[in-house]
Parts: sequence; C-alpha cells; structure tokens
Amino acid sequence: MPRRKEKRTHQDLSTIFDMIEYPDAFRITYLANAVVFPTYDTIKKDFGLIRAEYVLLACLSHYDVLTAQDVSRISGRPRNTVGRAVHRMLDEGYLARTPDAKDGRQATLRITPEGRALHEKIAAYLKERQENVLSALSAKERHTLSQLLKKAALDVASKDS
Amino acid sequence: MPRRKEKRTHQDLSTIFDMIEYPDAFRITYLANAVVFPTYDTIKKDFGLIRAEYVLLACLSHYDVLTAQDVSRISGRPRNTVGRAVHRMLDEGYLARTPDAKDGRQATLRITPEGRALHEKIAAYLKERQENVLSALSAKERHTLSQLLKKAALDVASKDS
DNA sequence: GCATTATTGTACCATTTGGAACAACTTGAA
DNA sequence: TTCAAGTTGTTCCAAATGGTACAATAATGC
Repeated sequence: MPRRKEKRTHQDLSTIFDMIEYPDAFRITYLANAVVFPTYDTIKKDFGLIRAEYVLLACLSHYDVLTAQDVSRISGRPRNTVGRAVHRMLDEGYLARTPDAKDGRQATLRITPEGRALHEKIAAYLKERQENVLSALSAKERHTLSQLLKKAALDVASKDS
Repeated sequence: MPRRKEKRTHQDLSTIFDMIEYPDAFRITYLANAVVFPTYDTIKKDFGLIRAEYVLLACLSHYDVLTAQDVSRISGRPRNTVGRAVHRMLDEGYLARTPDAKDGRQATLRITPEGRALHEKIAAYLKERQENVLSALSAKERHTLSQLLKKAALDVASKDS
C-alpha cells in the first residue's frame, strides 16, 4: 500500500487500478465518471439540457413515436423525472405531444426538427469526446473493445428484462 | 427507425446499441448505469453508506494515510462532498482523524478496523456483481476487455493530470 | 518582518433526483 | 354493467449533490 509522502493527485488512481478488488467494474466506472458525467455537465452548460432532458431527446431521436412511459422503460429512469423533462422540452419546442385518441391516459411524443437539430449537435460533441477517450487504442483494439462491450451490455440488458 | 407497435421495454435498447452515434461511449455508459448505480443504491440500502461515503472508504482502504483534500483529488469529487462524508464516517467509527502537527489546516485520515471490515464486505459484493455483469464473456475475452479498459482508463487519467 | 496569495476544511444555498401518493383513465372479471 | 385492479402522468417531499463564499492557516514575495 502506498504510504504518504507528498500530495496525492488524480494520477494516483493508477495504483488503485491494479489493487482494487473488482478491477473491471472499477475501470468501467472510472471511464464513465471521468468521461460521461463531465460530458453531461458540458451539455448542461453549453446546450442548456439537464441529463434527463438529453436522455429524452436521445430516445426520441432513435424512435419514431414514444409515450413518456416508454421513455421511462427504455431509459430506466423514473416516470416523474421523464415527465419533468417532457414539459421542459415542450416549452423549448424540442418535442411535440399529441394526446392519444384511444387511451386518454397517455400522450404520444415526437421530436421536432429543432429537437433533432439539437440532438445532432450534441451527438457530434459526444462522438468527439468518445474519440478522445479511446484515442489510446488502435483501430483493431477499438473494434475488439466495441464488440466485447456490446456482448456484455446486451447480456446485461437481457437479464433485467 | 423502429415504429411504434406495442409497449417499449428496456430490451428495446438493443436497437439503440447499433444506431447510436457514439456506440462505445454509449455502451460504457450503459454498463455503468445498469450496473454501477444500482449497486450504489444497494450499498446505501444494505450498508447504510451513500456514494460519497463509500468512495471515501475505498480510497482509505487502498492508501495508508490521506487528507480530505487528497481524497478529493484522487476521487475527483468536490471537497465539500468529501468533508461531509468524513464527518459521517467519523461518527460511525469507520475512520480516525488526526490533526496534522505541521499544518494546522489539514488533518490526516486513516481507516479503522471497523471501516476495513465494512469495505471488505462491500468489495465482496461488488466483485460478485462484476462477475455477474461479465459472465457472458469467456475467460480470454474477460482478460482482453480488462486490458483494453485499463489502457483506455490510464490514458484518460494521464490526460486530466 | 510584513503583506499578499494560496490552501484546507467548512457552511450555505440552489439544483437535481427519485420514492410515494394521487387523480384520471383503462382493463378485466364477475 | 359494475366494480376491482392496473396504468399513465403528475405533484409533493426528502435526500444528495456541487458551486460559491468564508475563516483559519500556510507559503510566497517584497
């Protein structure tokens, strides 16, 4: 175990990478914390969307029509969080809501052109960020990592129904 | 793009896995969201620690002596969050604080045997969870993934100094 | 030595978050 | 048909989070 000599920095993490009892989970978490959440901060600052709002936008940009409940189920976030995001995005004009004629409880949501344009800007930013994060890997390594992550993620997705 | 026919579920994510503009970042985020954060919820429920408190415990279980500021730098969390966790963990007896004789501003923190015992229990739980998440991969795939994640994570860690 | 600047830990506050309960509506069974 | 149970969207509330500012102490420059 490292003994204290001088100021600890973020770099000291490298020793934990090997000492930790659950190295893979830790590395995944580390990448997510170091990359994804600062990214959400940037999205909030530069694009004015909080996380729940961007999740909603991303869902609607990949599905044609969804209800708020669908978004909740797909994204795994609670209904009230999604509901708040829906109202905010309606006010901003990034999505449109149509009451369902057949079911008076629910309303169908669609993304507007403005919403799609916003999502494209944010997606481009996220992609750039992804490239930066994985720039240490070769093309072949990138491909391998991508496949392994997909395999693991799909397995997880299949487990919690 | 999928058109609406019936209820969307969490499983619909599998289509997004390929459609998304930043597939690797998305998969990493997905694994972190599906695995790590529910895990934090479990840690809170079963062990009574919030995330900041567990981060503190994990840091102190891998370094001999740290100040609150060290923990903040290593973990990347703000000082006030760490400070709150320190007081809570002191009250619970999971760590000990000694005022620094040389620097009146700071105090050195150490984990207590109780804290170490708690961390071992939580670490065992996290390890089990990790195994469950990666169970779809073969031993060889696990090893490859582990190496690639380490390479990417260390590169990221080296970038933000 | 003295004044300015930097650092540590803390307090305050606004924001985000999600659990629980609720009303409106639909579905299913008797 | 009618009533119980389930679903959708919303409101309310408590908890966690992190930015900002602050007091105390240390380090630096003159």
